[in-house]
Amino acid sequence: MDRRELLGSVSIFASLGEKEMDTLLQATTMKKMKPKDVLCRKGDPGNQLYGILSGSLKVTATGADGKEVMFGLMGAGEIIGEIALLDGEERSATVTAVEGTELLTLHRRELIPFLESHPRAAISLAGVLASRVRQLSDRAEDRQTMPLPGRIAKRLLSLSQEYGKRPIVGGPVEVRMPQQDLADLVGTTRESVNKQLRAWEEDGILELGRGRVVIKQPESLGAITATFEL
Amino acid sequence: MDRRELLGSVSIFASLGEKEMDTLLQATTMKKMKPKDVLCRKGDPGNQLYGILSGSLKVTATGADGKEVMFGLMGAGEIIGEIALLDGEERSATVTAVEGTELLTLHRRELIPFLESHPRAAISLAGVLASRVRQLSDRAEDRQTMPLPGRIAKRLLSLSQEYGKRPIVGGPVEVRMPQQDLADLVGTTRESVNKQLRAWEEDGILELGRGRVVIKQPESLGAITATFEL
DNA sequence: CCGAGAGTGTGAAACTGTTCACGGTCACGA
DNA sequence: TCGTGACCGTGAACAGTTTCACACTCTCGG
Repeated sequence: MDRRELLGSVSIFASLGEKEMDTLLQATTMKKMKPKDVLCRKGDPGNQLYGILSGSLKVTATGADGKEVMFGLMGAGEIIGEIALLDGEERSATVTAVEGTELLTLHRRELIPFLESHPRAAISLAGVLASRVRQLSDRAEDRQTMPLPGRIAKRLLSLSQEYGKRPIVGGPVEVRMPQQDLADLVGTTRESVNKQLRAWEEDGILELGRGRVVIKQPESLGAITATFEL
Repeated sequence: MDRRELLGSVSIFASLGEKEMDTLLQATTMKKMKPKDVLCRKGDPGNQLYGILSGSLKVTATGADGKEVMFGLMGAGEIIGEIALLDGEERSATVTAVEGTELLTLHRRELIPFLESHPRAAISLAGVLASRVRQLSDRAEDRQTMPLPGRIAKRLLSLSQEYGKRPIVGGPVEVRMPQQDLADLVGTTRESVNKQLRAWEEDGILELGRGRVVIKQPESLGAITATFEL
């Protein structure tokens, strides 16, 4: 895969013509990360935008006593780092590689002029931001109206849809993620997550393993979620 | 104030030239709202962007059992309705007037072409979105790492800075908002808020009245907030 | 091949915040 | 001017989660 193809695989640049891509490519740098490498920390100054070519990243923040909050996972084709870049403030979260990950880096001084001459890209960037806002506000709502089991079920389902793997084709879906991360994502403790998951395992809804959850009956999780929804 | 001035008072259009404003103005409609009027409901289809000329609006969502979540207040110069407009989904929240409010309405079919020909405006729109994301993620973080008193103190301070009035110049700041709304904003119950506020009143930090909180010692609230911060 | 660290499982005790169930008061509109 | 509804105050009982304190089991790197 040559670099132009790579650029095309990043959502907001997907619709560019060849010439534009080539122009933009010149402003671009590659970056490779190993698992646990840190891309940036909350509070850093931030002037680059990253496009994820392959792999995946974890977006988190650490509070007072070391409590972690996890905002989400990002995978290939997504962009990251736009917030600090666009509002000129510090990085709003810490980003860490979960697995080996390749990124395309673009500096603000190249990006802004580019957006000025390619309004479509600017609009599509705004679209990405809009869905981030939507996702965050949906979650805030859930956290405030839905009891813990519902939140765990819901997150598990969405994780399985976005990042799930099937060990056997057509078979159950597997989510690879330690229970601690699941807890940080849902806003609770590892212990609470563990107890809930074990209860569901008891009921045959899922199966647990070291660092993974295999969802055997997604419908049951859906039903649990639905119980608590409007 | 003529309509062009009005348009100029909306952040993302502030830097336009006269001609551009006039063009845009033709696509624009005025709308007036009385207190409690509903601008849109979560789940509606949404194709308009609104610019707030005067007054203020409350952004909320209602969950399962009727529990309300309040995302925030918006005032003059701010825009609202961008999310649904940009990602093409349903309205992501319900918006209600708190007081008499005047809006400028702009339809998607006018806005998108406008943004395409005025990339600066598109970028500044993205900037607005970016700060929304930042605000939401900061709050999610707080809600998950900071105990209730800290959250109440913090929100009270930021409300006083953004929307506070001073009955006496240089004197204490007054926040006009029922305790129920404060609770919805912080993610708790009215009762909990009430108990905390009374405790602080006891300590002389603030003074309570029907639908308002007068902050006598902002420093003390700041100190409380700081106790729980990293 | 073995140690160390990461990840999981579990129960008891403590706490924070919610729910419920009131009574009271103020303000505004009929 | 007299409701009537919105808003505030409060305590007791309760529920859901967190905290704490362990034990156990993989897995990966040296």
